[in-house]
Amino acid sequence: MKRNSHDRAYMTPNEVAELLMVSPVTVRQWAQKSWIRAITTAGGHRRFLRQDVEQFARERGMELASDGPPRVLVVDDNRSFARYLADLLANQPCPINTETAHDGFDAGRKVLQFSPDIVLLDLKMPGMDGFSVCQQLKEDDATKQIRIIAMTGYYTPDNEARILRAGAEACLAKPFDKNVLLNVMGFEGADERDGLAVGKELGQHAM
Amino acid sequence: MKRNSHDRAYMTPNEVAELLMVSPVTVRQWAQKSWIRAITTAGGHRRFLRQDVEQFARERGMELASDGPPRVLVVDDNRSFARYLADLLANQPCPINTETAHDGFDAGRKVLQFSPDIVLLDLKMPGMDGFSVCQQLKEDDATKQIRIIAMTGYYTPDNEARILRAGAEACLAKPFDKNVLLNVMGFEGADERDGLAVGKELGQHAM
DNA sequence: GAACAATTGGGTAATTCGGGTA
DNA sequence: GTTGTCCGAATTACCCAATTGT
Repeated sequence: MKRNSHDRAYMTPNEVAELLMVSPVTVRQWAQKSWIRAITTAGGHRRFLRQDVEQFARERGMELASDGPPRVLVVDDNRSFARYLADLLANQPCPINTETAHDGFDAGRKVLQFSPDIVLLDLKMPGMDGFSVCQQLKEDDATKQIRIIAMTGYYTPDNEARILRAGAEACLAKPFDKNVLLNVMGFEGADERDGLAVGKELGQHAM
Repeated sequence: MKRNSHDRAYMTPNEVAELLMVSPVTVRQWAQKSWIRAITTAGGHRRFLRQDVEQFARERGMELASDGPPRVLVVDDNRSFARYLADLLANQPCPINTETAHDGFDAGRKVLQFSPDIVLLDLKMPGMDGFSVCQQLKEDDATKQIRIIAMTGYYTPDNEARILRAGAEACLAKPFDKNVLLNVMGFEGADERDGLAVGKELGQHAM
């Protein structure tokens, strides 16, 4: 699998150009004028740190796609479980925008229209190969930066290895504790209000 | 080869002007008045997202200029058949851009990324309900203008009625004559070079 | 290490852009 | 409401040699 900018701490000129909606030539000019901080390799090529790019964008009044509350797309053909997860996230103390998709076509559409930061992806949906979906997301420049968290009711170490290789960052076996999910997503420490009956809530929706 | 707006996530002012059939100056005015959403580069130039442009056009009831040759998306899990159809269309005397999708997720993605004028939609794909897909396409303002031509290996008058009700403009029973397809699509009278063995060619790919 | 494709940097020229004004 | 034009500035195209990744 091809490595993308989100596996690394740095970005290449082309990646920066695409992110800032400008040609690679322009990025060079900016770097030459020291508008944007760059590191040079031994051979003279430039590499950019993600934080420098973001700071540059903010200073110049550019709004990056990562503005606003994080967006999470829940993909699961089990509608009640998908709705449950979406509501759980939407009701966190920190604001989170959520959407749900229940089939492959809907998922493909919403990945682009909703532009999620994270996709919660059920691996076992009728006619939809979660591994293939994950791979497609990671192969496309427009979506490869999306974080993917897989969920499966048929967990095996082999499946986990496969989906991680396809680009997912975690594989949760259903049923899972909701705090585990929040933790994996990076929203830990949230929602202290009803810290109990966790497993039960999820259990009744688990497949 | 010069990069087209379809290769990028963003559009330049000139591209927007051409798409909306007005002068670049006018696009500037619209952007200044915030009629159309724009993002500014570090140097102060404007960039537009395709979806923002399309939304703007819809709100004002504007027609979009046809952007180059017509685009056709072939959706069929039978890869060789999808490829055959795509090649058939791509090799017409009049230029046609084609893409293929082999599962629901891919289809949903490419409907938005490729912005086809026509979708050739197989009704019977594993886990993908062609009727539902058709309905979703017609319910979304961003895609409802896409022409849908259904294809099925299990033709029944009832299925045809259903898919037509869902918004498709035709339902072809596989195998079908390629000239019938071209005719339905509106590309009739094309490709006179190999007018024979039509049924055979299609027959060997039919499901 | 060698071969190969893709990316990059730097230069100049050409194009496009924004804002003001007509 | 839209377009033409001018100007300084920003962005891009094109060149080729060098670097990088596989």
